[in-house]
Amino acid sequence: MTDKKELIRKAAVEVMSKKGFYNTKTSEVAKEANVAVGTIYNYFKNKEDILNYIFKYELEKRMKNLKKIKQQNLNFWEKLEKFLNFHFKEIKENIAVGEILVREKDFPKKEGSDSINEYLTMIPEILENELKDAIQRGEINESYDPEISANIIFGSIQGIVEKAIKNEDKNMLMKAPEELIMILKKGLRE
Amino acid sequence: MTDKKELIRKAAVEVMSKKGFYNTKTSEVAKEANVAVGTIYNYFKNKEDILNYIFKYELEKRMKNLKKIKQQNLNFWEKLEKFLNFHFKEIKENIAVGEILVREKDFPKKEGSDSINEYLTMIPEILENELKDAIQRGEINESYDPEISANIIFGSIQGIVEKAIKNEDKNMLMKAPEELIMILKKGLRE
Amino acid sequence: MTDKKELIRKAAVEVMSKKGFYNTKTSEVAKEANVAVGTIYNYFKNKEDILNYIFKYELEKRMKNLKKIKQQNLNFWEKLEKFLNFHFKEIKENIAVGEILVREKDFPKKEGSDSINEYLTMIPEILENELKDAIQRGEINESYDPEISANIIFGSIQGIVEKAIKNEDKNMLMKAPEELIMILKKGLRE
Amino acid sequence: MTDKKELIRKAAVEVMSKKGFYNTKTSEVAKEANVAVGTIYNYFKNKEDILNYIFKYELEKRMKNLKKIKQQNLNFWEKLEKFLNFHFKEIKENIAVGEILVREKDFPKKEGSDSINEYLTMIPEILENELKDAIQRGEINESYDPEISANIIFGSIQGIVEKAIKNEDKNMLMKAPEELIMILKKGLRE
DNA sequence: GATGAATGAGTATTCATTCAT
DNA sequence: AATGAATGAATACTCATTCAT
Repeated sequence: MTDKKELIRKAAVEVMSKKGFYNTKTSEVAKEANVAVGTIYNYFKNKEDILNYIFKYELEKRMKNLKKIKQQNLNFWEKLEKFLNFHFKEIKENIAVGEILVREKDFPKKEGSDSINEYLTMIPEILENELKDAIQRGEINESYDPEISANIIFGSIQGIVEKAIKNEDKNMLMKAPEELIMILKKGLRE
Repeated sequence: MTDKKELIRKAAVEVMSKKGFYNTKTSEVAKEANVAVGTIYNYFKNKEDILNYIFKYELEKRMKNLKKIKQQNLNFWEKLEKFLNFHFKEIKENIAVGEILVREKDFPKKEGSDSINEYLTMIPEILENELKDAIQRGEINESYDPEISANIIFGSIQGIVEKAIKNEDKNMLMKAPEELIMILKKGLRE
Repeated sequence: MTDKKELIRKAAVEVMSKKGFYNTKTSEVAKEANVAVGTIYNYFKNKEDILNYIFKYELEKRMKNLKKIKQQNLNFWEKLEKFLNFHFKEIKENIAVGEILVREKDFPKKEGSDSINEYLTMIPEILENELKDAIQRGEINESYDPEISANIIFGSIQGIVEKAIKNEDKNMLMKAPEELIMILKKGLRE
Repeated sequence: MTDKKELIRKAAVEVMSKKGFYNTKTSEVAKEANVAVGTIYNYFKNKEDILNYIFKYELEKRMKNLKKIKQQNLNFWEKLEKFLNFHFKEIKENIAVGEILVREKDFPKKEGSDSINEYLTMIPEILENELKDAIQRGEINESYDPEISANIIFGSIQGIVEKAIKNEDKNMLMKAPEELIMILKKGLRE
C-alpha cells in the first residue's frame, strides 16, 4: 500500500522547490505524484496546506532530533554540532527540501495553519534557549544578547544552505558546519 | 511635478511588504499611490518589474555606499561596520523595505527582470572579495573559506533583520551590528 | 452525455454571427452554451481557436461533399451545381454560419490557428483546378484565366450569401444557384 | 500646410490594412502619421470614425466617377467597363485601400456613422439600378433577377481584389476587368 | 477512495479616450 | 491646434477547488 499523502508531499517538494509555491499548480503536483487533482484534496485542505505540511514534516524531524540530542548530556557546542550535522545531512539528501525551507516565507491569506511560521520561529527560539542555558553554565560570554545570537546562528545556517543550493555545491554542505561552529565558538565563547 | 515612478515604487514597497508580492494586486498599489492602474504600466513593464525595480533601487543605494567606503583606507572590520551601520539605518528608516529585501525570493516567470537575484548574489560576492583581501592582509585567519564566511555574514544580517521585523523591534537593529561585528571579529580573526 | 465542444461551437456561431468575432465576449459564448467560461478553455486554446474551429468544421463538411461529387462522373457544370446546392442549403439551414463564413477575415495574432485562411484559399483553389480540367475537356473556353474565373465564381457565391443575409431573404438562397450557374455557363462556355 | 486629417487617414489605411481594424492601435496610427494620439481626436470622433471616414472617402471617389460616367451616353457594358477600370486602377495605386475595402465588415457597436455599410450597400444598389435600366433597353436578358445579378457582379469584383491582394499580383488587377466584362457580357446578354 | 471535467471568482494587462498644459 | 501622460473600464484567461461518477 502506497501512502498517498506521502506521495503527494514528495511530489509537491519536487515541484515547489523548482517553481516556488505561487508558481506551482496543483495539477503539476498531481501529475508529478501520478495522482488525480481531486485526490490531493482528499489529503489536504488546500494548496497552502500542502506547503504547510512540508514544513510541519521537516520541523517534526528536527524536533525529534533535538529531543534526542537533549537527552544526551552535552555542552552547547556539541549539541549545536549534532544538530547542524543532522540538518545539513537532511538537505544534502534532498536538496529540494532545502530550497523550500530557505525560500518560502509566509504571507498567509487564510488563517488556520501555519507551520511555516512555526518552523521559522521555533528553531531560533530553541537556539535562544540553549544559548541562555549555555550562558548560565558559563559556556558562552554573558555579554551577548541570546536573542540576537540565536538569529545570527539561524541566519548563518539559512545563508549557507541558500548559497550551497545556488552553487549546486553539496560539498559546501559538508564543510560548512565545521567552519560555522569554529567561527561561532571563538566568536561567542569569550 | 511629482515623479510618478518614485510614487509607485514607494506605494509598492508599502503594500508588498505587508502582503507579499504574490498577494499584492496592482490595483492596490495604484490605490496606495493615488494613481490609476494604467499609470503603473506607463512606468513598469509588469507587476514583477515593480518588485525588480525596488531591488534595483536598494542595491544601487548600497553599491554607492560600498563605493564610498572603499575609497577610504579602512581595514575589513571598519568597512564591515560602516556598511552594516548604513544597511541597518536604511531599514530602520523604512522597515517595509527591510521586509521585502528579506522575504522576496526570485522565481521569475518572465525574463528581463532579475535584480532580486542580483541583489542576493552581489552583496555576498562583495563580502567574499573583501574577505579574500583581508586574508591577504592577515586581518583574517586564512584557514576559513571566504565563500562560506561571506555567506555566513550575509545570512546573519538577513537573520537579524528578519527577527527585528518579526518582533517589530527597531532597537534590535541598533544593537545588532555591534554584536555581530564583535562575534565575527573574534570568530574570524584568529 | 452532451458533447461540450459541439455545444460551444454552436453557441459561438450564434453569438459571433450577430456581433462579430471581436465584439463577442467569451462570457457571452459561455452563457449561450450554458457552460462556465472555464469550460470553453478545456476545449479551445483561446477565443480565436473557437472561430478557427468553426471554419475547420465547415470546411470539412464541404470537402466531404466535394469528394463525394468528384466520385460521380459529372461535367464541370453538374459538379458546380451540386456544390452550390449543398453550400446554399447548409447556409439556409443555419444562416448564422453563413454570416460568419462571409464576414470573418483573418488577422491572426497568435499562430497555431488559421483554418479561416485555409477555407478562403482552398475553395477557390479547388474551383480553379476543376476549371483547368474543364478547359482540358473543352467544357470551358480556353481563353479564360482559370485563376481569375475561380475567384469570380467564389466571389459571386460570397456576394450572394452576403446579400441574402443582409435582406434576410432565404428565398434568394434558393433562386441564386440556378441563376449563377446560368450566367456562368453562358459566360464561360464559349 | 499639411492637412492633418488626410495625414491621419492615409496612416490609418496603411496600418489597418496590415493588421485589421481591431488589431490596430490608435497609437500606431498616430505614430505612422507622425502625430500625437490626441491629435487624432481633434479630427475624428473615435477609432471607428477613422475607418468610417476611409470608406466614406473611397465611396465618394467612386460616386464622383459614377456620376461622370452617367453623364456620358453609354450602354451598360461601357459603363461597367469604365467603372471597373477606375476601381481597379485606384486599388492598383494603393493596394492597402483595396485590402480594407475587401476585408472590413461592419459590426457597429455604437450607432451614429456607417459608411462601411453604405459602401457595401450602395455600390450593389447602383449596379442593380443600372441593370434594371439595361433590361429595359434590352441590353440584358430580362429573365435575370437584377438584384441577384448585381450582387454577383459586386461579389466578383471583391473576389478578384481579394485574390490579387493575397497573391500580391497587381497584374491580375490589370487583366481581370476585361475578363470579367467578357464573362458577364456573354453570361447576361442573352 | 480516486477521478478529472466543470466551475467561476479573481486579476493582470491593454488601450481607446480625455484633458491639462 | 497639438501634445502625450493619465485614466479606468473592459476582458481574456487561469487555476484552485468541487463533486458527480
